[in-house]
Amino acid sequence: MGDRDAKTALFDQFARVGKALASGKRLELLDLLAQGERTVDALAKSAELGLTTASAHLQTLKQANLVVTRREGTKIFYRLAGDDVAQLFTLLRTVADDRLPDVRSAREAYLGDDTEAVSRAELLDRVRSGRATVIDVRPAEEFAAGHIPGAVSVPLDELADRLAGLPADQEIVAYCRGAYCVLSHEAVRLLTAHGRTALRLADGMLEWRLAELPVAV
Amino acid sequence: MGDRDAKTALFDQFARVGKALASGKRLELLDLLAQGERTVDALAKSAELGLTTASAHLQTLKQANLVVTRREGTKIFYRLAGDDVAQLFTLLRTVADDRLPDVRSAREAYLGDDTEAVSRAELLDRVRSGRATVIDVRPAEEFAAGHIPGAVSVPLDELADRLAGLPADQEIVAYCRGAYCVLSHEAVRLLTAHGRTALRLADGMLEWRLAELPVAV
DNA sequence: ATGGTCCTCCAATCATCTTTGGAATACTGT
DNA sequence: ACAGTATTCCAAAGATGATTGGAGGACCAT
Repeated sequence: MGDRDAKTALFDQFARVGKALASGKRLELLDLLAQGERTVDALAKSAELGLTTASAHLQTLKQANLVVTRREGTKIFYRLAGDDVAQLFTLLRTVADDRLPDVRSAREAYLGDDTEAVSRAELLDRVRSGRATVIDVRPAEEFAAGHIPGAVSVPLDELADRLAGLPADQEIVAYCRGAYCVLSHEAVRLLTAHGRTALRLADGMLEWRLAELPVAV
Repeated sequence: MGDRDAKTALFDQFARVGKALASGKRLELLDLLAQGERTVDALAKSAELGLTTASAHLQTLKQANLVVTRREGTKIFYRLAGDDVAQLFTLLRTVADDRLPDVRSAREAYLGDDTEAVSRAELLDRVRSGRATVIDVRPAEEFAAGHIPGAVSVPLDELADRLAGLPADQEIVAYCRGAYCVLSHEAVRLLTAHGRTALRLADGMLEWRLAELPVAV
């Protein structure tokens, strides 16, 4: 006990989790899984990876026990092992964003910096006071799996066709998966281009759920 | 904006932090740095690494902006870039411990599982009610850099010689650096072997500080 | 059983990370 | 200037990880 080999072994065990987080591809998979369970095939397509490559990365995550699997017929569904994993993932992103200037510029290159954001508290305020309509611009099945109470599902794909159904005399607050999801940014751009007053939630459903705010199903 | 290359670039940036956490050696260095600033030489000796190896790992951490340096004469002091880094580090350890059975067995091999632990709240209770004396068994300079209010500095090295100075009619609660620090375990074993009633704080100074409990200097 | 689907395993290649000793840099004290 | 100390840089070797295509395993429908 207390010797060097045992200490090295312990820290090498901790590093298994670090290693699992040491690839952009795997972080992208975790980002997808943070929204709910997915099949290998769906993950590979979403992350634009070869099937075997995706499978290999998922095995890495599985060996670190960050994800678990469930079989349904010939399909295998992966999901995060628990909210602690989602918490670790979001904290890693936050630290990266706070510490690395390159993350900020990569974020702006991907998301843009031309849309206005509100915090979760501000969103709640605006909904309570009736100043804003909240729309969930994720795909319909993700809305169905859990959403902000009172939000309306308007998948980004359908937004242009459904403009008429959205109140013209209110602010519209769009949200999507999380702080680095592009959907709400594009929704706000589209709405603004059509003369609406639109804002986005600064983060998204992932952070909402982890903050233990109420979730409707 | 919103294209694949930009998304890949963003997640690869996040992965820089993951990569920094992907080595047991680097996690060991972070563990040391979580206690305060250290020189390269001191870190290399503590972690039992070659000087150039330690320097290379520190450069990796520095490029991920998880640590910052300060020069004082010919020495260079490294320290964590902020408490968010310490928080990420402790969360990684917690997730690893909760998820990986191998971590638990490596922990028991290193620390043992023969000593009784109390939570931070229980420690505070025992101190307020006068039931317990709290001793800080870290090296004296770490005590000097910040400790639990009311705790007495009794470095593990000196504990055997200072037994007489510790009340025999009270519980003794020992604490050290953090949840995976061996010092408090050894202190409790030594005290118990001398017939004292001894417990250890389940974690240590690191988690105390991150929980924003009061720190005395 | 058979064919089809979905996924994992395997093996080979390539890329990246780790470790090391020796040289180079930066500073201090005399 | 010079010797001494602390650290980083460099280059080479070995170790580990990523990616790919093809084979194999598990399951379903007929």
